[in-house]
Amino acid sequence: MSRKTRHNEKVRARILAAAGDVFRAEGAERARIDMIMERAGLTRGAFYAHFASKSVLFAAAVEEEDSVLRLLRGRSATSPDALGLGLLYIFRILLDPGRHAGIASAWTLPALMRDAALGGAAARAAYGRALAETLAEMARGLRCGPGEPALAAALAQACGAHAMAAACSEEPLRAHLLAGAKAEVERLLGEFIPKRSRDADP
Amino acid sequence: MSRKTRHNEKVRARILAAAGDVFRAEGAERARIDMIMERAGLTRGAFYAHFASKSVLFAAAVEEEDSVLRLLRGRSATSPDALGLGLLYIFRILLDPGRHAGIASAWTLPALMRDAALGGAAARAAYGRALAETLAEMARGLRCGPGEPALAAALAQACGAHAMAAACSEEPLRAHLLAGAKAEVERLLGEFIPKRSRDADP
DNA sequence: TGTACATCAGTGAACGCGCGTTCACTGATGTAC
DNA sequence: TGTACATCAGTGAACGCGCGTTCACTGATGTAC
Repeated sequence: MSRKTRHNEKVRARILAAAGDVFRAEGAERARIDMIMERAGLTRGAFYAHFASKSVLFAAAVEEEDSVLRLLRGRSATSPDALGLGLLYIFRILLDPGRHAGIASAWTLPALMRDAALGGAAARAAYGRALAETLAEMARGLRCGPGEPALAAALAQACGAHAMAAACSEEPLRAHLLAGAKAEVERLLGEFIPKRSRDADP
Repeated sequence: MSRKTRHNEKVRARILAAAGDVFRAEGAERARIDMIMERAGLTRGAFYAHFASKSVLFAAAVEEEDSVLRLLRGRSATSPDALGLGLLYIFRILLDPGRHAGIASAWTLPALMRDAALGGAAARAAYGRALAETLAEMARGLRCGPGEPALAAALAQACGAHAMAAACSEEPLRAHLLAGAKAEVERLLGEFIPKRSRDADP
């Protein structure tokens, strides 16, 4: 029995991971259950043994830890001194024009903010928790309170520029947005990083 | 003949205005042609005499001047001295928590960035032009170049915070995002406003 | 001015497709004895 | 160990609904004579 349970948990996690990828890449409406299940290595019919409906899956996928949050958490493994620097480094990656497309299908906060807003109350609640979780992780790295206004501003700046850049076809505008956001994030978060180490790359 | 032409132009504009409202409120996928045509005072069938398809309508709606851009343009009527102040005032309105819901269905840039990103090349091109238009209008108000990084940063900050706030159900988080963005926008744009007038409300 | 005809914006029923959801069935795994 | 049965994850065909799109028709407006 517990072996079956473990198996089910694994399959559920696989569906959830696939759902995150497809939702971020296609949007909640265009993402098809077929696509998600195919990516999870299963067929359509098996879906409803694991989730009650597509909208329930969406809310779960919004709250699921994405690779950006995992990156932020992984940073805690580095030395305490380099914590803040690691954070800046991660944001530099997130706002790198060359990596924009890759990040777009991996970062939940900018990719799914609109779908969460249009989804049900459960989706918005899940988004709120995911957002709070990211702010808390940033605060941990910078040794400040999670309610620090600069954290929210830096995150909104990064997510806003990232999402707007995805909506522009013109390259100069895209790069302009990302460069502006990078400078702003560095300024906002830089205040929390000891001066002696600020100018070095980790 | 030209009377018919004029009539058609008016109807087309009515459909376009309705489309903007419905797209911003419901998102591109959930917005139904029926809803848009009903709001325009017509029935489904008449749509295809004015637009080739729903996606063509979407691209047109993205580029259509929304009430926020109209607000920015209207500001040009005030005295040159108060231009920058008027701009700050408009951003204060856009980021006012109490007006958040109303702004959400009136401001194209944050509402449709995701749908533009997922739409076709025409939609992204339209979004890019709409964005450039807004940056140009801000530059006109602040008497600086449209490529000034602070403009893009302020706009990304405002749109990002606005869109993220719409995705959260928890009130404190929502207000926190908007307040942080307001402070950032004031700091970013404030540099372009003569000191003597900075602390007064227009 | 009046009559016959042409044009064309708008209507609303119907089409067709796609996708979320259901369900009867399969076959592999686990359990009882 | 072997045999019979139970369980249940997964399959894939089918259902049903909703919506984008089409089209034959209507009726109001405009034009010709």
